[in-house]
Amino acid sequence: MTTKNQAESTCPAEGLLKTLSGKWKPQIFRFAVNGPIRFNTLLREIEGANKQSLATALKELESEGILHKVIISEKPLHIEYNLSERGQSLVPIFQQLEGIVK
Amino acid sequence: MTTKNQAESTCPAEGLLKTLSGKWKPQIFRFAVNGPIRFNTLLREIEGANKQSLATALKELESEGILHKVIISEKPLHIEYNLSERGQSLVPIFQQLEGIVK
DNA sequence: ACAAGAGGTCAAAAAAACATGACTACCAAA
DNA sequence: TTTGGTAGTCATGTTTTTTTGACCTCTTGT
Repeated sequence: MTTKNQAESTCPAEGLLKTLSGKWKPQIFRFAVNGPIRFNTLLREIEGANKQSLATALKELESEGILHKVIISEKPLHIEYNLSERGQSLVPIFQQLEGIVK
Repeated sequence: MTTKNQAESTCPAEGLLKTLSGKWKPQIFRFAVNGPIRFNTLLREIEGANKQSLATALKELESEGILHKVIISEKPLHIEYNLSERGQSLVPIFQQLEGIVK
């Protein structure tokens, strides 16, 4: 699939909204706001999530420039995902969303 | 299914994000920001959208308190959907989202 | 009387998203 | 050498969302 589906909607918020939607992405984002996150940590902490879904969500958030994947070459060599600058710019928006009551 | 699926995610932005996600909701919202909207107008203006999808989206936006359905008892009797107060409170958030560049 | 517009509903099919279980590779400790 | 942790992939299946096309009601125009 070459992602030629959206038919020019001219709705600028749409892409970002799509990037943030999905069953696990809001939670992943939330974790990422509090510092670097790791795959197996998310898998442990986010109840109900599975490897495949997390892997897909992380890849999408990465490809949309919300998260950066960093290989940490320390002792037990692992991978970290950090909020990018673009990701940071979403933080206040998330906070506002949280402020809107039902 | 009795909708016992979300497993208490404790992510406050999640519900609202879900309310606004879906293939047509962002566009419907955008139209609604510029004044009352009508079913067949949306059907004509939003390219690619079909009755069923719009009906479903409108119903969801209404049940989430974003839009209000109003029956206008004028000359050719019709129905209008307006942004509710809750809907209005999302406008600045949308504007911010639009301000975040790729 | 008949067509056409407004505002839908319904059942079914197709597409997209999500879940499951098996499997992989790398590295370190026992 | 087997176990355990990290970070995934792959094929397959299930579930949810979206689309399709037929149908419906009410009102106005011809």
